[in-house]
Amino acid sequence: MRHLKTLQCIADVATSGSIRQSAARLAITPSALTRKIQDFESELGTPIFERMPQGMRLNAAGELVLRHIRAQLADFERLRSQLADLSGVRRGHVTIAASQAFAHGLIPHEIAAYRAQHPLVSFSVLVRDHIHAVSAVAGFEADVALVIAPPPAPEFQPLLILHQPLCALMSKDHPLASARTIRLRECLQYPIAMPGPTLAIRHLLQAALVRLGLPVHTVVESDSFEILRSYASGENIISFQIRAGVPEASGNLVAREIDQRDLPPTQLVLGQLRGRSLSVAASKFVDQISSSLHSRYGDGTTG
Amino acid sequence: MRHLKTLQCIADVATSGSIRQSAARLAITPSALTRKIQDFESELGTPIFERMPQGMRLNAAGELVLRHIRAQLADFERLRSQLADLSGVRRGHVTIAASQAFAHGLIPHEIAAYRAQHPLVSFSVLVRDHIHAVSAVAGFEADVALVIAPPPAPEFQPLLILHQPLCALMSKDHPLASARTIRLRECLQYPIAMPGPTLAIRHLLQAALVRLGLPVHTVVESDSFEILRSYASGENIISFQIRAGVPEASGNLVAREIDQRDLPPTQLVLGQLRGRSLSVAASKFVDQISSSLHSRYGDGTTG
DNA sequence: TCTGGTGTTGCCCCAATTGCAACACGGCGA
DNA sequence: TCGCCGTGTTGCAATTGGGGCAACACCAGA
Repeated sequence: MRHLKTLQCIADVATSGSIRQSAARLAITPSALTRKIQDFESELGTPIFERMPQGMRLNAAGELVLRHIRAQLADFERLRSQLADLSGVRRGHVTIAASQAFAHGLIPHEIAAYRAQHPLVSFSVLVRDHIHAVSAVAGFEADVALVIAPPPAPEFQPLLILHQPLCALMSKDHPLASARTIRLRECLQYPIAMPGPTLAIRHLLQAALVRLGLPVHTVVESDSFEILRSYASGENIISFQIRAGVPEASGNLVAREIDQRDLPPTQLVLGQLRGRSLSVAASKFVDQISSSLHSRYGDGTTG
Repeated sequence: MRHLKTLQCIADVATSGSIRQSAARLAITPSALTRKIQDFESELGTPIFERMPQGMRLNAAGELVLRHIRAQLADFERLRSQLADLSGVRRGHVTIAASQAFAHGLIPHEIAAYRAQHPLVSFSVLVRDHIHAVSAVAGFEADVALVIAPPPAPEFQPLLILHQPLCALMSKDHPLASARTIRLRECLQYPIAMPGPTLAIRHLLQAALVRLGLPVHTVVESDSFEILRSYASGENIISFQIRAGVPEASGNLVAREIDQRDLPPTQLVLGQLRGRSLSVAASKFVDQISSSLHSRYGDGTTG
């Protein structure tokens, strides 16, 4: 879009921190980009970048401007989506920031279901921990976020809250696999594939372990659920995952809920930036994922 | 601002309904304006205007676009205000839609007090009845609205609600001027200068008169409080006004509250568009007017 | 049918934007 | 200390995009 091009350039330079780099990506010359920024700054009456020998960095005014630009671009996307909906076709782009727990089963499944009905809607999935997922939403980088135990933030508006038990992941031949729910103590009699410290459930586990004073035999620690799953399915190792993060068809992997006396249910929250109105495409995707989660796991409360 | 110029042109054409007229106002030729709009439409992929022999009219998509444009322009104003605040000076423009009741005393007084501290902030005052004041806020034409008994609208977010008695306006020599509060019945023994049907208090009065079954001797009816006031101060005629709309220093005019058994207190509401964030200038003006009204008339509740 | 209103189009021109190349400056390693 | 490579910036020339002028097509009302 013509009238947004300058804004996009500025946003790009702000994130890359380099004019030459952005110029290459935007397929223009550095000189043109420099002048675009200079013109914008002079129109605004204030510099928005600090010129460092290493490149460009936003100053305080620039942070404000960047936020404004992101909002403008997102709002324009919303307009396009609304216009497309007017003519009967749903069109648009949805960016969702999700905890890694959902990157394997839930998110691709929901996106596939949505795109089956609305093939002109495209998606971006940002895998972020709960902190960064919330700030992605706050910074207009993502439309919505699906996270575990989000940090309390006034600008993050929950659209759906589920309370989910943590599950132990294990091979279906595992001695514990016959039980319906198991105690944390039982798990710890086996080697553990421990979620890394960037994963939200790590902290929940940690807190419970400290509280119960139980020793842990960690054989592997990883930030990747992919890794954890493969360990859990291969040996008699146990790993952990939130209920909704357990893939439906998971080979010889089974999930058993941890007794809630050991680990209280965890909040699973789907949310957006407070006060922001989503595009039609995004808003309908929220509806779908909400009703899907709600019907599958119940206990949903909208707020 | 360069990148907003096309948007402003479109907004102008949308309101004027005529390319030639807008072209004259914007100091460009009609041909240039036509092409601007055509380019925008082709970029968007949809026409946003219907070309009629009488001029241009927005279609459904255009209504969406206009709303988007107004939002963008308002948001940019907010950015400028924030940037100015960064450098210590408050700067910006505030548009307030107010009932005519406040056009004489309250609004100019508050604006003067504000501008005494922040002379770089400018104001627009739109005098509108309660319906149109609310829709001005909803359509991004005004930042805030100060109205009597606003119609219920989900997108209108009250920032301050006062409950105000209606007052009878009369000369200070008037027989009723000695009383503290008076009954509606007493007023009607005198000739009445009746607010016109576009004024909100007319409907309140009307309802009470019908309920009490009282006959009215209307000598003049006017949509202008200016007119009503001059009648009330000149002869022994009585007119009406909401408490906060009574000018402080009003010559030989006095205001006496109507007994609340006859006329229940009226809502006086200061509000904005729900979910919209105001510019620094506007937000601080809201603070000032809120605390001013609150301390003068009490009974304020924020919601 | 004529007149006055509308928006639109072809052509021309000017000005704003871009690209290329050279520049100035700062960090870093030899 | 010097040279190199990185950064952003500037002069000048080429190009593009936007604007003005005049003529056009269309429609409503007299």
